[in-house]
Amino acid sequence: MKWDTLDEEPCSLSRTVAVVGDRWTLLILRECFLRVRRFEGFQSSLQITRHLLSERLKKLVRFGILRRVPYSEAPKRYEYILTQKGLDLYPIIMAMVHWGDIHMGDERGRPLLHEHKTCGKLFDPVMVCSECGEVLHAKQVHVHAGPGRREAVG
Amino acid sequence: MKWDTLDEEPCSLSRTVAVVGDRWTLLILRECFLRVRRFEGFQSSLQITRHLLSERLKKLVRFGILRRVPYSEAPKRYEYILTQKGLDLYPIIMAMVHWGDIHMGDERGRPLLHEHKTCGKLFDPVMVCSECGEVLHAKQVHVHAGPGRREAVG
DNA sequence: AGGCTATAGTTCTAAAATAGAACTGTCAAA
DNA sequence: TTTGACAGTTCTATTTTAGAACTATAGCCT
Repeated sequence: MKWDTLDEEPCSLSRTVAVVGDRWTLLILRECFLRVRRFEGFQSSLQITRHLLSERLKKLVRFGILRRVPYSEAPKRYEYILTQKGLDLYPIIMAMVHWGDIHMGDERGRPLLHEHKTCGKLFDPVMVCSECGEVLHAKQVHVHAGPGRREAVG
Repeated sequence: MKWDTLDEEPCSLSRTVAVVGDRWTLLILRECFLRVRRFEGFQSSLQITRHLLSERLKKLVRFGILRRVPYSEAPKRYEYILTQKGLDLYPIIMAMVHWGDIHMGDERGRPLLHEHKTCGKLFDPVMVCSECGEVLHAKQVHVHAGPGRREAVG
């Protein structure tokens, strides 16, 4: 597979996978949403090799998920901040966290609880239809070819 | 990193990543939701090597995402069907598809359109709070340590 | 019977990615 | 002047993946 052009496939899943479809990238993004911003912060909390961390951060910057922002002039130091495009990955991360909570839990209970500041309650994320607001289930969805479809891929 | 025990980390994201956190697995799951069930079906639509496909399918069966069901006795042939645990991955896949639609699109438009059979309309998936029903944004969520938390990981 | 095709894999070697550790460079503080 | 913090880069060994060939079972055709 030509992973280097996966982001140009006529399939939105492939394009997303091209950006966030590996283990380290997803774990790095988790840290971003937990307010980690600096190289040493990612490295020490994830125990990722510095080489791979450097490479993954570059890739996330290249795709516009993170912005590399100077926070010190001498010596030059940078931190990595989520862009809007990066913030928009939140539903993906939360959907993964929720699935793990439900299906991969152990007797200890959940590692993290999430509070919705707006309503003040502990919550779970729920995916609904933008049109009718009902909870979405795979079996209630029918797929049509769209204008960007080019071949027999989704 | 010890990827072989990632599914036991005190972090729901890590546990999910242990199961679906690689490119081929996500693409295989896309095919599952598009009703592909058989080895040759996955292989020809994804152009994945037979070796890796075999390995990934075994892993998905081992984690209870797919069930290997005989559909022919002589010769013995099996197909791979999503379990409920597998069907519950739908929000993850849809969140990724939607992010790709919004942020990785090109001038051709979307590769696929999704129709909600329940209301009959083309829709986008939206993630809302289970308690108040409002749309969720990363900045409105506060994270607390839960009972299953063991160390400084999310 | 002998050969072709379909399906679902397994086995092999070469190429690519990752792990783990050491190294570089800048500057501040002791 | 030495130490430490930070943000990387470079190196080799190990692991994973790609790509192609091979195996096995059985139906169908002649």
